Amino acid sequence: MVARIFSTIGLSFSQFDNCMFKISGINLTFVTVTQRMMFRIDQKDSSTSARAGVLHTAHGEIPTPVFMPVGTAATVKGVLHRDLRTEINAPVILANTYHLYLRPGTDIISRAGGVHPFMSWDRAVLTDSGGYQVFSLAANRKLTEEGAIFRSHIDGSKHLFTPERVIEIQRSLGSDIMMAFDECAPWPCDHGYALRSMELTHRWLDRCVDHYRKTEPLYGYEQMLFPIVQGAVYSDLRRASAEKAASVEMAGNAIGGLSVGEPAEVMYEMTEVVNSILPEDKPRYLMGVGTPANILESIARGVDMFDCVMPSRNGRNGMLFTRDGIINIRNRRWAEDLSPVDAGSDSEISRTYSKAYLRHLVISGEMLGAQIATIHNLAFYLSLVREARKKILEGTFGPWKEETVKRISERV
RNA sequence: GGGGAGAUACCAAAGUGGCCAACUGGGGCAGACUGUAAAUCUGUUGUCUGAAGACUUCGUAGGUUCGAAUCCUGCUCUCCCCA
Repeated sequence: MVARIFSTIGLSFSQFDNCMFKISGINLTFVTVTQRMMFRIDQKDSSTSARAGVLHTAHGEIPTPVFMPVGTAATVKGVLHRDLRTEINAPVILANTYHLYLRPGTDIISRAGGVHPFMSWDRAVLTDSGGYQVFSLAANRKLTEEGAIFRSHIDGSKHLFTPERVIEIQRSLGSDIMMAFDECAPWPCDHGYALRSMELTHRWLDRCVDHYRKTEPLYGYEQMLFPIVQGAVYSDLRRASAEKAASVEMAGNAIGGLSVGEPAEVMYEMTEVVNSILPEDKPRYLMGVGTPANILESIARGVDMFDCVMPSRNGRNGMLFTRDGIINIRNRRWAEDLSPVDAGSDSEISRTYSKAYLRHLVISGEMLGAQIATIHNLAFYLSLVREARKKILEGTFGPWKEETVKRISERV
């Protein structure tokens, strides 16, 4: 309703955005309406379910599909922000609630004015809720209805994460997109466990949304909250969970609990099931995915946002993703290859250093090797999704995807 | 010149009669990694073979023994101390 009034008085999208900052939080109805306006779809692909859109945040526009580099501890390991902006050109990065809460703690980040000024990053930040740590630190936590009791992996101290607490921490961090607190169920996991886990996640979601609505942003700009669909590899649960996520009417939705070991085909199938239910006019974020091929296949199934440690972590470990396939730069065959890491890259760093040099650095354990490999991989990922966006806009995404997936998946 | 110690696989280094094709570390080669407890972890590293197995190895030449990297003798070389 409010949106209609604005459009009749001729406000453009960007003016609307500016308006929002001044008066955000005054009226809950208003916030709900603005959330709807945060995502704009420019083009839907005809042969697949792919979409090209733009997600508006307080820290800039995010053209989608997008890949978000993972910067768990408020740093994309080994990469200067300058290179994130130029070489990689990432409009948004991830940070992690659990990790930042433990160290350096929310006090200092609040005093800095949130995670953006704290880390000197003026583009968007999405914070994961710690739900993944419920999964990855399973040996160090205990789940209850109330929340998750963690033992810190740093000093062993005990901490209780509840949905309310996780929202509060993310308010302190000031991320543009906050994630609901969930349990990421392991794989394999039986239907009974998956059901109970999903129901717990849903109850936690209600508490997250409730607390989200009851609290205000601390730094004068709007923060979104994305619910997370769970349900393991069971279609009935996935459907129920997607319906639950859609019902809370947040600005975007996430699909969690995939790429935890199940076959890629199962992941695609679950993504399709979920996306057939999640609202079309909001961004869909497939958490933790994945390989370049996973990403293109999921874009084809209607996913808009991705994150994964693969380009960064695997890069540090010598795996390079290129338009001609995947290479292990440590392998002997690159020892005398003086050609650039990627001659056709958008990134100057990928065009500059040779494979032989990068191999030498990585094998020698030189930190510059990890840096170059990470920057190269992230530049490749970002350039891949930018190209996907372009193909969607041009209407040639389907065939391009088929051909590209084959090429980039190959082991060279 | 005198005295002493030593020589083991690519490097370093353990092993001092059979459980040794030889511990361990490094290096080499390969693999893993999907909302980061990861600049981490795993495998492999004499030759042939898919494997079972076979063959050749512990400075070198002999010897003792059913059996030697391990014991004995000669030789070659290296290091340390004293003059």
